[in-house]
Amino acid sequence: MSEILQGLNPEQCEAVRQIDGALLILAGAGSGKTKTLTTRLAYLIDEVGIPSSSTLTLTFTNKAALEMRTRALRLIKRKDCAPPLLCTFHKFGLLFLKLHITLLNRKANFILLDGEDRKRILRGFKSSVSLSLLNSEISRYKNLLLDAKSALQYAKDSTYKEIAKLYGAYNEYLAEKNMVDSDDLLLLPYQILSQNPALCAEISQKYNYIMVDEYQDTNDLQYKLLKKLCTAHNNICVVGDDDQSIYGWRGAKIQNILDFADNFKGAKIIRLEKNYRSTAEILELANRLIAFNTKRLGKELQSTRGSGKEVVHLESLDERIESTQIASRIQKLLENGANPNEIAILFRLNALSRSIEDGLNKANIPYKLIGTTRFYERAEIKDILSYFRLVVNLNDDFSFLRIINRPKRGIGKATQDKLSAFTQNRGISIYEAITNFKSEIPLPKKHIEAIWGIFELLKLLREKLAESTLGFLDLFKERVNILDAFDKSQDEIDREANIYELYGSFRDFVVQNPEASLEDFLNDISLSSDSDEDARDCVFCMSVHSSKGLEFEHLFVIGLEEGFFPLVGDSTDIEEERRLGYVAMTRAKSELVISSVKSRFYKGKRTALQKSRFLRECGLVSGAVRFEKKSEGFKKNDLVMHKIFGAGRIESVSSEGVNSKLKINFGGITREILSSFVVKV
DNA sequence: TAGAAGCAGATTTTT
DNA sequence: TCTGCTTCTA
Repeated sequence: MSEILQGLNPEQCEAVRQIDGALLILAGAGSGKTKTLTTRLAYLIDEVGIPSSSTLTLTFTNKAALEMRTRALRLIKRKDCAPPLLCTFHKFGLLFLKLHITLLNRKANFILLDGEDRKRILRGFKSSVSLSLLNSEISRYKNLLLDAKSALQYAKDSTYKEIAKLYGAYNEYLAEKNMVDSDDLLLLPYQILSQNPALCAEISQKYNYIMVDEYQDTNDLQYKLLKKLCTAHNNICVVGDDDQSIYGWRGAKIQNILDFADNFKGAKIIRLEKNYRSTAEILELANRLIAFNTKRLGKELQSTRGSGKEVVHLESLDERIESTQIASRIQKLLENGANPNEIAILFRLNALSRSIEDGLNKANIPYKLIGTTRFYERAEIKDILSYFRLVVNLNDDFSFLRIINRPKRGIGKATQDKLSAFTQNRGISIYEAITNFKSEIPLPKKHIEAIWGIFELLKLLREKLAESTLGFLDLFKERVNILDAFDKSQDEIDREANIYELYGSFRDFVVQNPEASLEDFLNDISLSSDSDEDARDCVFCMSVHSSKGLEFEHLFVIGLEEGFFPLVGDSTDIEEERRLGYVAMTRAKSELVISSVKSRFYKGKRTALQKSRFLRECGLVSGAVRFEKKSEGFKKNDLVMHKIFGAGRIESVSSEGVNSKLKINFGGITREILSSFVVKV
């Protein structure tokens, strides 16, 4: 057996050596999925002798791409070849469009929009439709390959007719400004490949061996794109886990993985069911839970680690007590030498993080909240990047309008609207207007001069950039004070830190790629989501979605109450909720604590809650497992705390039980309150 | 134009 | 309850 295969179990080994034809690797949580995929890539190149340029490996996140690239490059011994193309679907789309977007009669120097830009444009179209509906429907249409005309035909009522029209207007706007949104990164390549069969055949022959990570997360468009890439062959190997499909709400089609064998002829399925991550107790719980789902390919994880600690169900009166208890448990872990980075708290809703943060703050435990506003979407960062884009292209009105009043220059919305109206009438950019028709712009001199001044500055920056990239950065720092655009407040320190982090990463980029241009930098980061944040000595708090792919020695999952987890709304898919529960549990390596409360404060009111059905399904609340219960019997004369009324003393208790009615005296006024609304002090 | 006050809406999120 | 967007007022 070749060296590269050593250390793989028989199933992993089989998956690596199965190189031709369609292959589905059904890889359970913690079953060595990345190891298998990266080894397979190295095997293809080193042992089978396939040129690295004939392979294409697609992932969903940059993080996954980076990790795989690092691990694959460590394995690949042949150094005479270019590194294989291993990137996200979207990055692949971007590279493809850079080369071929001209086939759609568009220029290659398009601007890539992020989600925020897109919302900003849509907000500009005045309409009665809510922004979030408009945004998600447009995304849905693009992923369904539905153009504005068809969308209008299928529109079932006036709202959807309006959405369809706005969709058309939005597309025209993008084409006119030569912009591309993230959905276009998949849609446009698909269109190009469909319209140009010869190119499609050529590309497919070029990438003769295709691998896809997290196949359960592919949507319809991604599937169709993959089909196109496989026109000249059938060498597609996908890895995924139907039980971890948690992005259905975003258009991911679990059916893609369920139907893989039908969609790709002669597909072979290999199951990786040995779990190297979690103790038997944790896996038993997770297996029991997921067994309640019906739409599955079927798979049961077996622990290779053996028995460990019992899984704990922590039950608290409310979220304040829950967070105190969890904080004190974490405190103990830390005192016993646990690595804070190996501790995480997961929740179904980001809104639940607040109480947990309070608890951690009170206990002085440093924590890192993951996945809130992303670095490159922060206002101050986008402002700077808009300046950078303008330096590259003075005619980029979209960026110009963003920074026209940042820092504050006394140019408000009214002025901006007048300016836009003028330039749009003439079909010219703001830069052209100010250079050639300065006297005709219907604005006060003061504003004209201010706008002129911005372009003077931009031109100065441009000249400096031609001389030296780092000199440009220094001049930029000196002349543009982004912080002036924001209200003075405590988050100023954060903003400043973010700005310096951006400057730092630009500097790093320049040092590492001395030949690269500013444009290259902008392209490089427009697809990346998160900067590497320093989280040393921090415990992690994040949503279950953000935790996918991660693992922690000690894990707390909170909010296991009906309505919260499973989250019940009008479009609840209970099987997807259960898969989320499964994903959450299988993040734990050695210790798992699952918490529920009897009442929770949410959206302005306190609600009494039932335990999640998942607790029953996984067997945590059948008496088989240890309970940690706090006595919460209220008695006359007990001192209690109410979130609104403050401290009070119980005058009488009308009934026993979870939600007994209490008469409480708050500073002379007696009120009747449900017991779930107060905490004993 | 800029700051204040009023109001609706409030899963999950990568690119 | 809190946020972020829109409208109001100095």
